[in-house]
Amino acid sequence: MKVTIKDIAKAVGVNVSTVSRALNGKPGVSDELRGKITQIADQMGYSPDMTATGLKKGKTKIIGVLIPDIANPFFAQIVRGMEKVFRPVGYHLLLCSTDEDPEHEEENLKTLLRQRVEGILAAPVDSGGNKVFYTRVLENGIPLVFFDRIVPDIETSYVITDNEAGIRELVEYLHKNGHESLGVITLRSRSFTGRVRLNGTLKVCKELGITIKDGWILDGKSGQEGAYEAARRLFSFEERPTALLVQNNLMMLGVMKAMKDLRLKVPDDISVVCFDDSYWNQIFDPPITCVAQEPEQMGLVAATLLLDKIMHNGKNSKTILKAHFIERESVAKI
Amino acid sequence: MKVTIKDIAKAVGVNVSTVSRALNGKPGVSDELRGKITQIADQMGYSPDMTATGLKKGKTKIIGVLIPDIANPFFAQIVRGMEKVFRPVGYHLLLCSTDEDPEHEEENLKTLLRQRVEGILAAPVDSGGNKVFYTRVLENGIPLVFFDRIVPDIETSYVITDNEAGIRELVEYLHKNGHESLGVITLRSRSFTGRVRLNGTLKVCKELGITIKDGWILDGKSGQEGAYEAARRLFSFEERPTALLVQNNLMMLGVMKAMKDLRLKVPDDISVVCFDDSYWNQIFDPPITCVAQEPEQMGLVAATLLLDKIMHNGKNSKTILKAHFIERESVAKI
DNA sequence: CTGAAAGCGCTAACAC
DNA sequence: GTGTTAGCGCTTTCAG
Repeated sequence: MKVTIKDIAKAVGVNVSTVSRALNGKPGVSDELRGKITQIADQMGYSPDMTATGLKKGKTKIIGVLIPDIANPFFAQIVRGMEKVFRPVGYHLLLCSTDEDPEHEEENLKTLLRQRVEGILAAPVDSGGNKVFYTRVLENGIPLVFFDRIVPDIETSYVITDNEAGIRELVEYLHKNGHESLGVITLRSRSFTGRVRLNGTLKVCKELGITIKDGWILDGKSGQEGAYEAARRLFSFEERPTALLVQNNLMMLGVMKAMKDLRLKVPDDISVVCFDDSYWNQIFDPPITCVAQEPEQMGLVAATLLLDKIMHNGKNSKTILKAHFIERESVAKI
Repeated sequence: MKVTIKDIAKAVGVNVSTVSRALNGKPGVSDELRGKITQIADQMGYSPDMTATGLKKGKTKIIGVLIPDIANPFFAQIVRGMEKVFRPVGYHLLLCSTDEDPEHEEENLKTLLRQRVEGILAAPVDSGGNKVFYTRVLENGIPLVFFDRIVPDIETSYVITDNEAGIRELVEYLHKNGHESLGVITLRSRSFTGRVRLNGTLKVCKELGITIKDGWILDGKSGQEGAYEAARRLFSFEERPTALLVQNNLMMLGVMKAMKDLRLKVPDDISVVCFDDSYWNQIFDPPITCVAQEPEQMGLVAATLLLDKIMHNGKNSKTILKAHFIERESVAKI
């Protein structure tokens, strides 16, 4: 059924090694023979077996990508960026979703190793949790690049956004507009980005004298539903902050939904800012002021870093992307 | 560096075949020996080489997925559905974006064959264009399942949405609300879904006596930017329809943007309905009436169909998913 | 310029 | 129960 170089060799009447050389553009085959071989290979519908080539050369041409959830546009866009750098060089992406579950993460990491991927791009689930496995990846000599999040103490390349600076812009902007109290819808507390963004918020608020009451920090669980619940809870309090900081794109959807259901208006009833831009932020009514990461760019950079490691054994490199502040109309001047 | 069963065999003092049997849970190894072997394998950090196993058994445990654009939430959600069925059975997804470009599609298809994927899930770029290559896939005995779109004349399993019925619900709903003129923002004209949805629209409108002037059918090019341009053009006409049918989720964003820029209000200035639901439709102001596909479900079904083919050599099966009508507030009663 | 042969890591008869 | 051996499809010395 499947045609191999052996079949071609037989058909042409030469040795397999000659076929291999001819098909791979290696020197040492007469042009005439090469032509004949490629032609026959073509008409026999030959398709080289990468698993065999991979086994022989130790190169699979495949890259493992570990992300929390491909359905999150933020990560989907990152992946697209990665594809843009890897496709042109003949690499393909093996996709694994962790669902923010350390067990899935571990399992996926293992399979990626077994699949002998040439490199791994990962947005780790928790900081620290699977340190052992990432270490193992590195020990196995598999180039590893983190994106969006990192695992402390794992010495490898990464590209993350400057979360602190982004948060600072947001909070300072609120402060400039006269806000002195703030509510926060947070990411999963154990997540790297979650901690960084929350700590950043707390720090800047303290600096500027902005009040965050205890009850005003609500766990949005990184997703739409969680944020919906959190927002409803916040809005049920008698005493409310004048502004709300939503810590990612997906949660913004939940917050908007909650406000819609409660017939609250932005920014009249409360001002809202968001970390992350997304398809929808600019089309909401009113459009949401936010700091935008550039997911595609992040994917591009991460992929480039990894490729550099694979091809030229590149040194570790830490990239911090800036988050861009985008002023829109969701904040009231007080 | 890398530890193989050979190394383990040497370490334990047995033959490689024994190690293989022990590690794979095959019968014919004493419990004692098996325990010792697994233990040593573990502490040596052994990780089986799937490329070798794959070569030997002709099973790579990887599935090729061909989609237009992973950054489109619709497709991203489909992929997530696919993962849900394949991860539990130990398969992984190799992701390829076609960017709606037949050349990319062809190239990707070729690499997938070379990678010896065990099956392919594809949303083909154009109907008919790469018929030859999909035929080749089938000839190579690779199970193939189409989703979202099909290539006519290729005899294989597929799962698509009942586009016609969805369109019909939308148009009939408009008609019931008194609308007698309609504008359409269309998908790329060459696309399968594009043609089906447009023809469906035309047909139902004819039946119901709804007017669609020539200029009112505008090419939104399947994306946000194209739809933005198209919508602006439509709104620049002196004579405008009372309702607008937007043929997919992404284009809805462009249309909303255009209306925002022109300060037009839905449904006062024009009524809007959309094919596809998405994160944003229900949060727009007003929320958009639409027919919703269920992308994750589609991915689930497609994956299940493929898995059935792979595991039990399942017969071809054609699934048509219903699009669910969701009434919201974007249509005025006239 | 071309052929012969070894071997990548693993599995599966087939022996003993 | 365990060892021997022959490949899976390909690349790559080493000979000629």
